[in-house]
This record gives sequence, C-alpha cells and structure tokens, in this order.
Amino acid sequence: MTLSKAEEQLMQLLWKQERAFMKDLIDAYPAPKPATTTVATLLKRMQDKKFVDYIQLGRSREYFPLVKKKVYFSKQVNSMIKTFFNNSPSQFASFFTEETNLSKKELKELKALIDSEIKKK
Amino acid sequence: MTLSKAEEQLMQLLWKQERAFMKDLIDAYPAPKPATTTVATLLKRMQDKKFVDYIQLGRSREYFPLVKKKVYFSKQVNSMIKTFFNNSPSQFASFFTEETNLSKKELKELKALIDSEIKKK
DNA sequence: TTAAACCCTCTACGTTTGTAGAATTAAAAC
DNA sequence: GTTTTAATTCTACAAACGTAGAGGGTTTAA
Repeated sequence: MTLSKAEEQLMQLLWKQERAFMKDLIDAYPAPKPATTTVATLLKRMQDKKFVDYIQLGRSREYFPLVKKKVYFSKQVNSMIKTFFNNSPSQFASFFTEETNLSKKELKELKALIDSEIKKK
Repeated sequence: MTLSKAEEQLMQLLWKQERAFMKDLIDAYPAPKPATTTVATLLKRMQDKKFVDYIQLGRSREYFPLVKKKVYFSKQVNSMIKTFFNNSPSQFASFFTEETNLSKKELKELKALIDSEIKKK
C-alpha cells in the first residue's frame, strides 16, 4: 500500500507537525489551499491505508502518523534501488555521487561521515 | 508528466532492450504476462506522454525510449530529495549512508569515489 | 443569541490508471 | 491456401485519485 501524490504531500505536513488538528494541516498548506473537505477525504483514505490515526479530543481529532518518515522514505529508496540499479546500493551510491551536484564542502562532509560509518563496522 | 506504475515497469523493460517490438516486451514480462492489448494501451499512453516513440518496420513498430533512464531517475531522486530533505542533497546523502546497509568494502569504494569527485572540483 | 469558525460524513464527479475483449489486418508457417 | 501468430485500434469498465459541495453538528466570539 502506498500513498498517492496528494496523500504524500499531506503526510509530509503531518510528519512535520508530529500531531495536528485538521486546521493546523490546512494552515500549513501553501496557497492555493485545498478545501477542508478535500483534506478530510485524504485523511480518511490515509486512515484506511493505515498511515495515520487520530485521537478524539473533544469533538476534534488530533491526527498523527502511524508510519515514520524514515521508514517510509527508506522503502521508497529501496524500491528505487531495486528498480533502477538492479538492487545494488553501491551502484546507486556512485551514480548519486556523480549526478548530484554536491559542493566540495558537502562532499567532504559526506566523506567524513562515511569514515565514521566505516569505523562502526 | 510522469509515468504510472505499470508504465514505469514497461519502461524498464524497454530501457533494458533499448529498442524492441511489442512481442519482445511481452516476452520480457514475468508471469503472469499481461494481455497484448494491455501492453499496446500502455505503449500508446507512453507515447502521448512523450516517453517513447517508434519506427515503423514493415507492419510492426520498433519502440524505443525518448527519455534516458539516467535522466528519468535523476528527476525521481531530485523530487525525493526535495520532498523529504528539504531540498538538501547532502542531508539526503548522509541519511542514505547511515540507513542503507552498505558493507565496509562498499563504503570504502564510495569513499574513493567521493575523493575523485572532490579532485574534479 | 446570533454570526462566524470549525469539523465531520456523505455524496459526487471528472480524470487517470490497470486491464483486457472484439474486431481487423497482415505475415508467417505449415 | 488455410491456420497461426503478431500487432493495432477501438471500446469499455472497474478502481484509484483529486477535488469539493451539501448538510449538519458544535463552539466561540460579538
């Protein structure tokens, strides 16, 4: 089960807020904001898909993610790696390094980071 | 304009073959293979979206990609970076390095690769 | 207490997607 | 030459998606 584009956008807003009432989510939308009913529909569909849940507070619902952004993102990347790079993360990594425009500074940071990863192993 | 899931799968087959007749594409599908009409429909839609074109050979068409895999992939990654990492490739990179299970060896290769990228700058 | 703000469910409608049957045509194999 | 194979177009239909009006409650601020 995956999120559609519109659902994903909403999910992003929810991840950012951690927990939110519908109003907060709508506030967070850039203009042109969708109708409240649109957001309500999306939230309900996302519930059905088990991506969000809520607790009833008074007559309002405080929504929260059921899936961590990291986990969701990981799945996305892994599926891309599988699709595009024959399931080889290192192939993906090298492609990424070459194709993305990282500055020299960023590259150095990345290198340092990799170093610390290597040490962990 | 983007490809749908089913279209993307077909596109992968076409990228692999570089140029192909419909039959070749269908052959390349894992079971259960879709009906030929299904593939034909997808191909036509992909044409409309300007992702493939063909040349008429006899009464058959040899299809080929209009968009390079690399380019398409790049766009995917960039949109993910934008969505998940606030448009920061380096944030993405560090996340990736930490979360993906690269072996020590792969990490070292990646590091070497980054080094050569640094030198280029 | 009345208007404005807020939230929810139900319903709906146009578009896109996944999938494929029917009909037709042409070529290839027998 | 007739059956088989491959392709193509047309048509279709169910599911998923994007979007939102209508209707019907509360609540809060005037």
